Amino acid sequence: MQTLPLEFYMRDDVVQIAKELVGTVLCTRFDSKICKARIVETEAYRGEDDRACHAYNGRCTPRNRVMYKEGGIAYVYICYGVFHLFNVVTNVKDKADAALIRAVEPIEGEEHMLYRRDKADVHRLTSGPGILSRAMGINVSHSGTSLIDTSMIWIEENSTPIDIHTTTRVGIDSAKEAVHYPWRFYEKGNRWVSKK
DNA sequence: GGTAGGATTACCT
DNA sequence: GGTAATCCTACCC
Repeated sequence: MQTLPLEFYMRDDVVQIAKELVGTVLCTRFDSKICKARIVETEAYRGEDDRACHAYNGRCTPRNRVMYKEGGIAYVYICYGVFHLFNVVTNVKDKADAALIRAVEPIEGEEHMLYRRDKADVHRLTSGPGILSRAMGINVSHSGTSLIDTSMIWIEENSTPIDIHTTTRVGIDSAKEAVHYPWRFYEKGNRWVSKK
């Protein structure tokens, strides 16, 4: 299967990219343990005019500065002090856009995911942005890592058509008008989706 | 089967 | 010191 090329990430429309990421396959290799999982839920965050985005209104801190780099790298940050959330940085340098990966469906290396998740409920192994990163071995030290080569984290293209549901994003209640943007995408009927 | 509420801590103001 | 792109449990139908 082909790895998504740099051109995929460098495009200007993060909302479209987030939608297209549904059905692609997130892959990791740490300590020679390979894990693969189909992306079934994503959200778009746009720096320029999106109040819910960490980079809204040009906001730049040590945490989010990788969002301003060229697309095709990971943006990982800690949420609620404990959860490591994995995002895909998109667009050209200085356009701080990213797609949050919210849920995946395990395909390969499930035993490694179970081990990393410790005594997790098997049925919720990767059904959420915090727990999927844990299962796949992704943490903040991987923020800024390239997704173009297959050394640590990469994404493989989707070969089959997906029936996608479009709705509002989760957990951004204080983002005023952005609360209503239909920037969350998930595969209809997929049981790994974090929230209907 | 569904949800309200508490846990928990890095990060920013 | 307040907030947060979450998760899980307990408790209620």
